[in-house]
Amino acid sequence: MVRAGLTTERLVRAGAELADEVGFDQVTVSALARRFDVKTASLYSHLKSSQDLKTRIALLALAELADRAAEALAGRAGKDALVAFADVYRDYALAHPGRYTAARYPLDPETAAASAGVRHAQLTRAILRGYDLAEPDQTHAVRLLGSVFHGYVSLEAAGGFSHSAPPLL
Amino acid sequence: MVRAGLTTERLVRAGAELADEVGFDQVTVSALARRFDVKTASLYSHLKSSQDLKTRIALLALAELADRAAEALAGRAGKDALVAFADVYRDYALAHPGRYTAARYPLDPETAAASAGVRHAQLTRAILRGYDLAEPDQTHAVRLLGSVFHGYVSLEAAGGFSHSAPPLL
DNA sequence: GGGGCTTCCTAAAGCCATTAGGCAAATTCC
DNA sequence: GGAATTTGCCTAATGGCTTTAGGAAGCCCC
Repeated sequence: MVRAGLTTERLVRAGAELADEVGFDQVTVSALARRFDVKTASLYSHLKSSQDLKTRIALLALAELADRAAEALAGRAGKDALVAFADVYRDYALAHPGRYTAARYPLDPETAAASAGVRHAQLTRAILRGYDLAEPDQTHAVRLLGSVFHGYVSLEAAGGFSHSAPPLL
Repeated sequence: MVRAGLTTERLVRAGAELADEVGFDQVTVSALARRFDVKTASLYSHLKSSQDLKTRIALLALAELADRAAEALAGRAGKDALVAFADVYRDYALAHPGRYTAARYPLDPETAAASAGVRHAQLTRAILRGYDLAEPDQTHAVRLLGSVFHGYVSLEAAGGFSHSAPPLL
């Protein structure tokens, strides 16, 4: 019997691809096992649970997103930075809908604190530095930006603004 | 054997309550049946499927939200209307997290077109009327508002801005 | 080439969704 | 008031996903 060569790493990566293909909520341990031509139970040596899988995909997506955002922000400031930042989110959400959805998967506090989500907040603050906002306005601005970006991107993703889903529109 | 007196109406209402209690994605035909002390299969005379149930809960939530928004908007204009509108969403999301999540459940185009989602769009446009925006700016504004409200509300709901989940923050 | 660790498998139990078909209660009609 | 009919809920059964436990075969190193 030939071994499939499973690792947590490969499973998570494949899970992310699967999410982009069939949607994050369709990502299942069974489906992933099928993709590797392996029995479902075999994945449990590499993953604690279905939730564990989803969490790991979420962390992967957050990290990828933070990487891209950081790169896009390099050398930019002010409005330029803001636009570049927005474009990164938008492009990522369109190119990787499953991963983007995964990035919003609820994490427990400790996991979130150790995730790339923290970098996102830092990046957002970095952009706002150019706008000379004092606290608590800065915090408000960070949240507002998060709201706008996520809101816009998710509305766009959920039907291309075609009235398919959005309650607010 | 005493009958439980199930109707689609009652099931959907109970489903909405269940959603608020345990989360929309935990709403299941089985759980609902348990709540009525009835066998799971019995619900299938009143519901086409699990998806059907979720869709109906979504429609209920959309209608409730639209009702509240319409009421809040009566007699208000401009910034006043805007704030009232935002408060309705915010309050609803906090008081009925499951329903609010349900309101964002993806609907197929025909269902969406026949839903209260349309009223939401109309209400938003009504608010903007006070701002004297011409098309296409008005459409952009409608979308932006939707983005901001939803983004803010979902971020707040997903952890009370406590860094628990939001990737954008 | 034989331990020993690792990887994958078989087996099994539990929960959810869904369909088909049956019996009993409610309703309707004479 | 009782017979006929409709309707409501049940039993039974299938199939999928998750998860645990324990077994066997592959791989590495001495």
